[in-house]
Amino acid sequence: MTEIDTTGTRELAKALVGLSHHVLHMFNDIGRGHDLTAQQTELVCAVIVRDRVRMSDLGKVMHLEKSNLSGLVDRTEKRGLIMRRRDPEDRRVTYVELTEEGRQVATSTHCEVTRRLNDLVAQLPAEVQLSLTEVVEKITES
Amino acid sequence: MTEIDTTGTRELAKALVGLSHHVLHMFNDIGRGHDLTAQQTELVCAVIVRDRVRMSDLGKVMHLEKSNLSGLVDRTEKRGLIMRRRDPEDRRVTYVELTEEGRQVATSTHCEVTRRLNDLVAQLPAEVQLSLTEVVEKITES
DNA sequence: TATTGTTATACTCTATAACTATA
DNA sequence: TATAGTTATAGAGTATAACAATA
Repeated sequence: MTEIDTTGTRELAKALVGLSHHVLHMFNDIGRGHDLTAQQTELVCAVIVRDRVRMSDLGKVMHLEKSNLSGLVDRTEKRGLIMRRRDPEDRRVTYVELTEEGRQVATSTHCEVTRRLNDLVAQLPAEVQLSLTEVVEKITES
Repeated sequence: MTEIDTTGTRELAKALVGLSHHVLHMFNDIGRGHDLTAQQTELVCAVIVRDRVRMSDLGKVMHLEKSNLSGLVDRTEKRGLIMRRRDPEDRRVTYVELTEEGRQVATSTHCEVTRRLNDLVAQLPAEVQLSLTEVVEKITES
C-alpha cells in the first residue's frame, strides 16, 4: 500500500461518486423536458425495456422498497403514463404497463438516456468499456 | 453501427445505471450504521477530504441547489456533526467544518466508503482503473 | 406460513422563488 | 449589480411498520 496507490484509489473513488451523480442526474435533466421527475423517468425507462414488469421486479431494478415503489407508481399512474394490471393466474402479482402516452414519453426519454450514456462512455477505450461492462454486471447482480 | 455494437452499448448503459445506484446506495448502507442519511453521510465525507469547505463548493460537489444544501447542513448541524463558520474576510461566505463527533463519524464512514469502492474496482485491471479515473474526471468536471 | 402489494406516518429531500446581507 | 446564503412552501421521495389478500 504505497502513497501512490492510496492516492490512486482515492481519486478513483472520487471519480466513481462523481460519475454516479452524473448518471442519475441525467434522468433528472431528461425528465424535466417531459415534466417528469428523475424517478418517474427511470420508471418508464425500466418498464419500456421490459414491456411488462412485476412491481417486485421493478423494486429490485430500481433499489426501492415495495412501499416506496407503490407511491411512485401511484404518482406516475396519476400522471397518466402507466397502468397496473393484476395477474389473473396469481392474483397477488401486479404488472405495470405503459399507457399510449407513457409509451411515447418512455420511447423518447429512453432514447435520450441511451444516447447520453453512449456519449459518456464513447470516450473510454473499447477494452475499458468491455471490462467495465463485465465487472459492473458481476457487481450489480448481487 | 452493427447489432453487436448496439447490444454492447445497451448493456453498458444498463451497467452504468446499475453501478450508479450501487455507489449511491453505499452511502445509505454505511450511514445507517451511524444513524445518518445517505446525504448526511456524503456531506461529512465531502467535508473531511477537504477539511473546510464553502457552502457554494459543497453545492457543486454534491449537485445540490444552495437552498437544499442549506437544509441538509441545518439537519446535519442539528445532528451535531458539523458547524458553520463565517469567513471574516468576506462575510458573505460560510465555511462548513466538522465537530469532534463529526470528525470521528466522518473518518469512519469515509474509510468504509473508500474501502468499498476499492473492493468494487479491485476487480478491474490496473490500467483500466487508471483510464477510468482519467476519463471520468474529464467527464464529471463539466 | 410465506409472498405480493397497499396504507399510514413521520421524516428527509428537492425545486422554485423571494428574501437578506455583503461586496 | 452580483454573489453567498437563508427562508418559505409545496410536492416528491424514503424508511418503517402494520395491514389485507392470495398462495
